[in-house]
Amino acid sequence: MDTPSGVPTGAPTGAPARDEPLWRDALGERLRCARRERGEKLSETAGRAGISPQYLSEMERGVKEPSSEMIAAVAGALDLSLAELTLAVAERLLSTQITACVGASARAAYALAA
Amino acid sequence: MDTPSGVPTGAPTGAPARDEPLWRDALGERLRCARRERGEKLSETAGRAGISPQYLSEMERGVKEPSSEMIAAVAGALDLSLAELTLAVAERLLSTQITACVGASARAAYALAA
DNA sequence: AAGCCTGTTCAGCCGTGGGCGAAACGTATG
DNA sequence: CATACGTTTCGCCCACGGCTGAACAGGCTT
Repeated sequence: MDTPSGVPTGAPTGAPARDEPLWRDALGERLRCARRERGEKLSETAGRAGISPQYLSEMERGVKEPSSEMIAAVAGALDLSLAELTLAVAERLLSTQITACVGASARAAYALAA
Repeated sequence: MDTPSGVPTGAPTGAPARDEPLWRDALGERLRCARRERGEKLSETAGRAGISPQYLSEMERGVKEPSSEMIAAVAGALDLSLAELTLAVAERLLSTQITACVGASARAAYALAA
């Protein structure tokens, strides 16, 4: 995967750049949250998902871009459907958006949550 | 990206496989829907997003797994935040989940929507 | 019939990165 | 010091992301 040369800083449209995380960051954060809620270790969830713990760690930290099959596998291991997972991601994104109007406070809130 | 050998047909967990589309399919469908709601052509949206129309077509059809930056670029071109986009995807997935209890009817409903 | 135009999909390609296993790191305990 | 455990980092191979050019399908005009 390549970062499009016209996109590194945001949408190349006339619209102002939206200050929100990338999909992989938002997704990973939610996955880690779900895993911790269950009191599980990387190795447990990853084992059930059929992937390596190392890779799950990278997914959770938004370091790697997981395939759709990987997302489904990890969601399944956490007893979540894709619908439930994406809804949880969306809700989290929306909650950080509300505070985004405050600017610097949004960044602080996001940093604290990470 | 590799398909994990233990995952091709669904979660390798003890949980029953959930009958729902993959992320890239659900996302692509929503992107195409948004573009069509705006009455735009592939070339228009793709141009604003800074990507090729051919690739946007592939994204919309779930043929390729777009990077998070690509998702952000296309969302921006459609005047959507990632939050709005993932929420729309989630809502759609949830609505098809409700009918999933009917089994074959869910598949028919999904095929018609595609 | 032909030609032209438009919108979309298909095919081929190259460089990048997904997902892995091994190693390293950080923390806790004796 | 040692050991154990959970997590992160590193190095690697090859599948695929994103591209360009070609092909396809539909509509319109002469």
